[in-house]
Amino acid sequence: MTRRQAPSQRDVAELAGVSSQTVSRVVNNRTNVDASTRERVLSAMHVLGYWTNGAARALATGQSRSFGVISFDLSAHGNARTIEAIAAAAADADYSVNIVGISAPTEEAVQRAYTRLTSQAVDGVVLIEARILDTATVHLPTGVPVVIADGDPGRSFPAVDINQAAGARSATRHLLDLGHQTVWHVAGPRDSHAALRRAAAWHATLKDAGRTVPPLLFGDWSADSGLEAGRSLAAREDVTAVFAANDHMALGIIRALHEAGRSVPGDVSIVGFDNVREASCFLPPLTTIHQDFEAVGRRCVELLLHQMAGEGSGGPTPGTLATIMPRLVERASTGPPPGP
Amino acid sequence: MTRRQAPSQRDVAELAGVSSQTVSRVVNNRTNVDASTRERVLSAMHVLGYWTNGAARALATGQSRSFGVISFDLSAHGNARTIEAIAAAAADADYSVNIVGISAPTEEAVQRAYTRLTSQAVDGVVLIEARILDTATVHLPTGVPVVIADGDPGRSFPAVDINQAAGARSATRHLLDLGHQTVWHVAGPRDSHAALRRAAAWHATLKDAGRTVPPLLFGDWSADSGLEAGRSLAAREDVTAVFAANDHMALGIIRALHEAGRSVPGDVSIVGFDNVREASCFLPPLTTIHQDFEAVGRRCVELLLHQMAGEGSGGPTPGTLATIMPRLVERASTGPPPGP
DNA sequence: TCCGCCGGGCCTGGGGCCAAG
DNA sequence: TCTTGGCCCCAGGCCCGGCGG
Repeated sequence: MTRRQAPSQRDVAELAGVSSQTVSRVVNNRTNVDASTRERVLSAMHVLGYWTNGAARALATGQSRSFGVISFDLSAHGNARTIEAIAAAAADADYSVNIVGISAPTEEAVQRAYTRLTSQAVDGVVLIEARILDTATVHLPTGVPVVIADGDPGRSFPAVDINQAAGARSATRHLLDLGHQTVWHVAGPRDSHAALRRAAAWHATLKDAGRTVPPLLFGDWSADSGLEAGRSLAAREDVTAVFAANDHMALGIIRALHEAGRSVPGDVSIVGFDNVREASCFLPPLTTIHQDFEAVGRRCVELLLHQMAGEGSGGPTPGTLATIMPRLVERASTGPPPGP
Repeated sequence: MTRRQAPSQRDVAELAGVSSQTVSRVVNNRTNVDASTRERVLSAMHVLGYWTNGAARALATGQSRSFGVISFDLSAHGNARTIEAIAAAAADADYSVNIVGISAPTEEAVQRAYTRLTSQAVDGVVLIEARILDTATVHLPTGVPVVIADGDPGRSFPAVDINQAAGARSATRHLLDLGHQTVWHVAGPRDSHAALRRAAAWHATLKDAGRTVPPLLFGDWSADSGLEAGRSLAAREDVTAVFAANDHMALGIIRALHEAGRSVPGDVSIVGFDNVREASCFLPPLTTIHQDFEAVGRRCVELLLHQMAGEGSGGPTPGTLATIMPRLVERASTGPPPGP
């Protein structure tokens, strides 16, 4: 069979016996079309199976009704949840979402991604800047609204930010309040904004409380890296409390502790970060910091829409920061330190 | 500040003192441009910060160099991994990926999503049809290549399919081979293709082996639903082997068993499905069926590209089926049944 | 004269074809 | 033969003008 050519407004116009301009009006729900004319056009559209050509409309209007999302590691839990929320919020505003993944955390890769997106004529971009780039500032070609999620809020773009410090602080405080002398920390990778901010807040909280701060361990977010860190933790008698920078590493740590015959929370308490959906079914159920990824996604598109609206009318918001607060959810992996 | 208008080929042409046609040639890397002319054009492009307008190009060429992906539940583990792989494979072929989520498993929702995508002028669509639609056949407007992933391979579209039956069979057989009299199954939701196919294969395997088949339990993929199913399983003395339709439900089941004082795998063996990255850190490390989501994603874009290439030249592949084989990975959650 | 409905012409940014230098 | 420019087309949208009541 031969490839069926998509019908154009002209075809519809011809069949309905009107001008293509009238068809355009009907398509865009203009009021100044006679009811019977609209009816004829509509049925002609239906007969022909007409659907509006997005490329042509985008060209004519200068708007594509789509947003771009740039992200590392699309399948990482937090990113996947955030993207899902962005897609949902965008759909509500009748926008679609164009995803591009980044393999290496270099500015060049971000540039390429941005380029790919602008060549798709997106109306806005959200950059999920989970990793630190190799240069201090991304220099994005201007012209398209940008929002940064999960990145360095010090940038000159509007950003939506989960308050990592508050989350890490409440995790650490929770453990201290339980009576632990100090708390160990297994951080995420060194090139992660979130990891660094959590580690810094853990450090500060310990300092403020006048506690000694134990050496910092690093993982890569994976359960396996948590397992490894957990093994070195398990080798020391003096650790009674650990704050893991995410739930999966916490899982690995728990397994390591378990293998070493230390009980959780009897001998050592653990708190994670993320509140992964299955955290309540860990053994033991994990105390962790809940992050509201859905809110992040929603705020991202709100900020984008807001920038687009403000454009030209002395637009506001060149540096806005929307902060989402995480919260502690207590389950069974934490308790008082073992008696002497 | 006023909104800077994006420069066009015409602007570049003017600055470089050539025709816009020549600029077009340079942009598209045509060979028939004099080196010095190309140089002038290139530098003019650079000065102006020119970038090609995707909408205009799409209109002129009829190709947008982007694919659409329709999926339920973007953040579900398997879907997220598949989408990531699609995005990567698409990027390799210099395509970008337009995501649209579906909330309800109705054909109407799929139609809307498809409509949204075609209005974005995508060159192909992959439908991750994890849920069963409310009508037997999706009737997609023709004109754009479609590939179905993770859905009903009986459709008239090319599909890439993980062999769910083979996976479920090897899970069940593994348990039987270990000496268990029969194996219980906690299935995914009733409206899931994958869940149904796994359950059917479990059933058939038991029948073939002449075993009694215990009542089927249903969950919804979540760990919490696994917990619930696990509790009813734990209430019966005679269950020694359980095949869970995914790893997260397996986690919930393990927790339920643990709470009931039954050991895994001492008293009851468990195998999951997915091979989630952290499965090796469960307590105990989970025996499960590995699914190669990356392969699925890659094959999807291969099939799309293939359809696009075959178009017109007596195109082949109107019903192709690419099958990906899952495999059992043995860890510590399975063993022989307890002695009498 | 004003208003509701409709069509003509031109514009969006680029690409293909063809002829000319 | 190789380079280059003119012209028209892609599919729609907007401005403006016209027609009729």
